[in-house]
This record gives sequence, C-alpha cells and structure tokens, in this order.
Amino acid sequence: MLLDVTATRKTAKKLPLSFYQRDTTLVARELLGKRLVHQIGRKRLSGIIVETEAYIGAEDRACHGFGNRRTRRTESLFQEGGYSYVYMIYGMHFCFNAVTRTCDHPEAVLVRALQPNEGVSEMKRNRLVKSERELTSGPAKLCEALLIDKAQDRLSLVGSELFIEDINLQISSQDIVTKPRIGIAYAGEAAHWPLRFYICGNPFISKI
DNA sequence: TCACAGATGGAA
DNA sequence: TCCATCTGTGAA
Repeated sequence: MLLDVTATRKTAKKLPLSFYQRDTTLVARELLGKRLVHQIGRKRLSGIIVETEAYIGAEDRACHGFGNRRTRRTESLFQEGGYSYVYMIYGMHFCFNAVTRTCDHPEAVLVRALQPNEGVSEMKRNRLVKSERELTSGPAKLCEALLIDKAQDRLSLVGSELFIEDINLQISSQDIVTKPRIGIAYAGEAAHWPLRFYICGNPFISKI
C-alpha cells in the first residue's frame, strides 16, 4: 500500500542510538515506515523506508562482515549501532546501510527502497528518470536520488546530516512481507534465510 | 595481479 | 529475458 504521510510531518523524531543497538532483524522490520533524511544545508531529501534487508554478521555468508573479515571498506560495519555504512557496488553504484547492535558485531540493515517524500523535484533532477516510481525503487537508485555516496559513509545517524526519523506511521505486521534476500545466490544456506522485509503492495518496492 | 560484486537501464 | 556498464575491493 501507498503510505499516507501528510498527517505525520510535524511530529517527526530522530531515532536514538538505542533503536539501532538491538537485534538486527528486529531493526530491519521496525525501519519500515520510518523516514530516511539526507539534510544538505537547509535542504532535505527524504523518503519513507518501504523495503529492508538484515545482514547478520560473522555467520552470514552474504554479509561483508562474514568471518569477522575487517578491512578498510568494512570498517563502519564494526562500529556501534547508529552509524552509516555506504559501500560501492559494481564499480558504479552505492548502497546505504544502517549499522546495528554494538561494537564488533558487523551487522547492518540495507535500505532497499523508499517512497519519495521531501525534495522530490530535486530527486528527479538527480536521477534523470521520467517516472516517480523509478526514483528510489532500489538500493542504488535511492542513493543517487538522495545524493548519498562514499562521503556519507561512517556518519553518525544521530548527527545532523544523515538520519532516520520516526514519523508515527504504524505498520501492522500483517502488512509486512518476509522473503529471502535479493542477489546473494553465492551465499549458500544464508541465501534462503528470511531476512528481506517490505510493505505489502507498496509501488516503490525494488522487486516482487 | 585479477575475478567479481547486496545493481541498473536499455535492448532484444 | 539478456547484456554492457565500470571500478573498488580482497584474495593470491
């Protein structure tokens, strides 16, 4: 379903560190219906999170922190919950993650799709696509629309540039679809784990 | 050194 | 459905 956010704008509240420093799968579910904001000066580019995936650390073959492999790229993943982890994929795109749990648990939630909210006309310029549906219906699309790249890696999500807001949208559990994650066929058994979550019937989902 | 990646857009 | 894109990253 398309989310109606008109009544919720004034009561937005930045999510605190304690939100992120919990079980990653729970955070992935609860991020649905929250608002991801990139604040650039006075300008806000934002969208409501409608699709996420949980990446659950050292035991998860699909996770960059698998086997506790710690490199320069994955450094953010090993920070405490409440940091951003932005990485480049296929040499041309970026993906945004919210780091979860505590220090040295390399776990995060990948944000895969947004329902565009604030700054839509600017997002259209950033993306050069015709339809609004194409703006943020994929992990790399939403980064391009919101101007998120490597410069937004390892930022505190309780800071003033990049954060997620609770806008008092209640998402009922019967409106959440749970599926295996996308594009990780190489991950063995982990490829089947039900760690992808999206809002049933929302038009901005990346893939059914 | 070198194969390949949490993807996308456009052609067929 | 297939295919080019394009380069950082990580293992060798």
